[in-house]
Amino acid sequence: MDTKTKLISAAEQLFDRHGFTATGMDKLTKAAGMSSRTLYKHAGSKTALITEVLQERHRRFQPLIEVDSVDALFNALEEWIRTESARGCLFLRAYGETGGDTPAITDAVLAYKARLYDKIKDIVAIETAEKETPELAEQILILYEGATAAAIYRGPEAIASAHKAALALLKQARS
Amino acid sequence: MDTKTKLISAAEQLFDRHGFTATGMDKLTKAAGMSSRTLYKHAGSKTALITEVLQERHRRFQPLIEVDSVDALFNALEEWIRTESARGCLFLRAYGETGGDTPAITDAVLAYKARLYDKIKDIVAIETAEKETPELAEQILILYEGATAAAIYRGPEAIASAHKAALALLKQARS
DNA sequence: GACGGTGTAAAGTGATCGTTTTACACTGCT
DNA sequence: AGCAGTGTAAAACGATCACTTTACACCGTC
Repeated sequence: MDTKTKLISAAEQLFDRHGFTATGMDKLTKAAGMSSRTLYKHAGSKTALITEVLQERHRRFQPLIEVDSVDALFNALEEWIRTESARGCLFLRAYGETGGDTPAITDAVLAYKARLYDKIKDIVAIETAEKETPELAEQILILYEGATAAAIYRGPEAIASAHKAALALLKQARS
Repeated sequence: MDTKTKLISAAEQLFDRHGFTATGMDKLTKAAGMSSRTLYKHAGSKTALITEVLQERHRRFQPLIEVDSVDALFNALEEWIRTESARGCLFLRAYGETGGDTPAITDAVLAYKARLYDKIKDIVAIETAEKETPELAEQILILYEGATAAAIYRGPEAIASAHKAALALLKQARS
């Protein structure tokens, strides 16, 4: 594993586990096993590092939403939550910690969310046979978002509940 | 307005706007219009201040969930989001920033969420005429949570979508 | 065999963190 | 008149923040 990959994956873990602001650069260098000089050569700044962590997260998460059914969408989310973490959406957490005041971070967050909504619109369009259903798509998005949040304190079963609700809404829309 | 009230409401605003860790005590003293000595006499520590802010938020939010229909629940949420903020759930943000490592904060967060879920269970029990419906209650909770999160980037319309979805699920459960 | 590239360890930058301290002023009770 | 309570302003605490610097070692390439 090369230096930059090691850095970003270590940073992703620490940010997710302890928060962005609360994670200092010394903890980062120790966790990534490199000197601060090397860290700064690769990352540039803490803001840039956070941005890259979010972009990497986006890249890694992307395949999970590249599906063609609501059923598969929630199956993938459940798998992610079970194996990765149930600490809430890392993008929204970054946005909250920075108050939306850091453009690079805000951009990365909004880009991810826009992509997510677009993909859900595509999926819903397939499932409802091309009907114009922006509201249904938003409702599926909300269930997706809510499941991620609720899983923090109610565990992975929250995803299963959201899953069923999404299928119920879809079924009702088709009739 | 007495000193402590002034302090807590100033702190709530700053924490909500800029995040907990990113908000320093100097900004707090300035915003609350008091010396750091007075601040510490009333708050004790930053952790204690955060805890009190969350408890005050809980107290202030409580009336909004003291309703007896799903319809009223989402109307109240929409009103809150429109007037107060759309920066996500302050409780979950506090939990995320501290990594769940600060017991007093974690307790305040979990207490609020437990209360919310219990209340939704009550409401759903009323609406479905005493049926045992823990899963429906969890789905309403997830819509509530998801609406709060999605409103950050999709605006108050997200609440309206969640509102409709909740009513649809309820209607289906009754039939 | 000199070289640029990439890495290390470790000290040092000034700023800011949460918190405490010192010294003083105003207020309302007794 | 005296005193406890509550407030102020401002300096100082050591720790930690993000970040830079200095000095040195290993590497494959020309």
